[in-house]
Amino acid sequence: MTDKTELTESLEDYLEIILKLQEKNRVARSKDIAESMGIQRGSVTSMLKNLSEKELINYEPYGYVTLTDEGKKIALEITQKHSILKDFLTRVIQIAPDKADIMACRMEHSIDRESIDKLVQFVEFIDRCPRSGQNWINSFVEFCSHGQKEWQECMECLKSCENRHIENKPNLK
Amino acid sequence: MTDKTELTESLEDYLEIILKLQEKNRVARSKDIAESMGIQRGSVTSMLKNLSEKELINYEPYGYVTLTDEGKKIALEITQKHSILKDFLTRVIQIAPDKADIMACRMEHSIDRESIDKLVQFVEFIDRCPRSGQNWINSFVEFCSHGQKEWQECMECLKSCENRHIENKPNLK
DNA sequence: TTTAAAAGTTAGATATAGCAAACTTTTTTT
DNA sequence: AAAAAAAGTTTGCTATATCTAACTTTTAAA
Repeated sequence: MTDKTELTESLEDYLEIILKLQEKNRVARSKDIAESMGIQRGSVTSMLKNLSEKELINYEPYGYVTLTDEGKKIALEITQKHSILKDFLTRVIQIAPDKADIMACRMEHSIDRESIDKLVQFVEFIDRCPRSGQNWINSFVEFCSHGQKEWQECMECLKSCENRHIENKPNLK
Repeated sequence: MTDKTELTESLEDYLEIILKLQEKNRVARSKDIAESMGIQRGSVTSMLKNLSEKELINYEPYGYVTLTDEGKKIALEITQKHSILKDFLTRVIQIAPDKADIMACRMEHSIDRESIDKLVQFVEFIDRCPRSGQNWINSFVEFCSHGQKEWQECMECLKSCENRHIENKPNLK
């Protein structure tokens, strides 16, 4: 049983980057970790020791680095949070991809499992409910630039919803 | 002109709590800051010096603490981020208020102005668009517990939308 | 008005996470 | 296989933010 100690943001970042590097190159190298994080090589060594003591990575001095099962589990969880947040930020609330990536990088450490799970469900609901969907998101984009639409337009919009709904589910006809 | 140096999460927390205390008691006392943050009184003193050097608080040894204009501006911004995040977490994605408060406390430091502004607009859009609104959020609650509804229900649901829309805007009749 | 309690401060310690620079090991080139 | 380059490590330093414990100032009580 691995201890459930909360990791610092920094340690989580290391795991995330090691995962990315090991997926790309099979193993992670100290130099590449330093480069990806924009820090000095010397700083990496001490953190590798730290992660190794916590049994989150396999590490021998002068050797390559790989994640242990526990380390990989955590790395995948953070990576997943990252992509869910990025998807919400870009696709739903319309933040530019580059900016969304930076935000996701910061928020992935502060959001917990329950909230991220709810966010997944919420985005899924937006996508699947006939009242929302991409078309509704497009209205949000409109709303952001021009403010609220005219009421007549809303009536038309609702009629289109019905039509799309019927089109998508032919057995309803 | 005050320098635009990024504050640490910790300093932001101090400003936020000092604002809350000064709104409640006119001034903030070292002891109350320590209590609110769950830290020792000694730790507060050094941070008060730090905030004072940055001209974010008015502070004299053994005196009361108040925010400067700049300090208050920052404190209000964080407090605002907090309440926007909490509103979204509780009212939209259905996180329990206590949990949402803890999450908002952590996320308020990582989300930037642009994203928080978009989130405000998004929640406003949910509230105002006839296709969404409280009724749609209620469907999300349903969705969370029972999964997707039947298509026939969707058709009825869309019809109800139209009716509510007409009811709310009598001059459309 | 002296004294006790409460509030605030100081000093020295710890942990995290970074740096630069010197040094060592490994790898590559000649 | 020797020399050079690259990669990795070590050492000693810095900054942030906390702690504990001793000390000082202020406030309240006797």
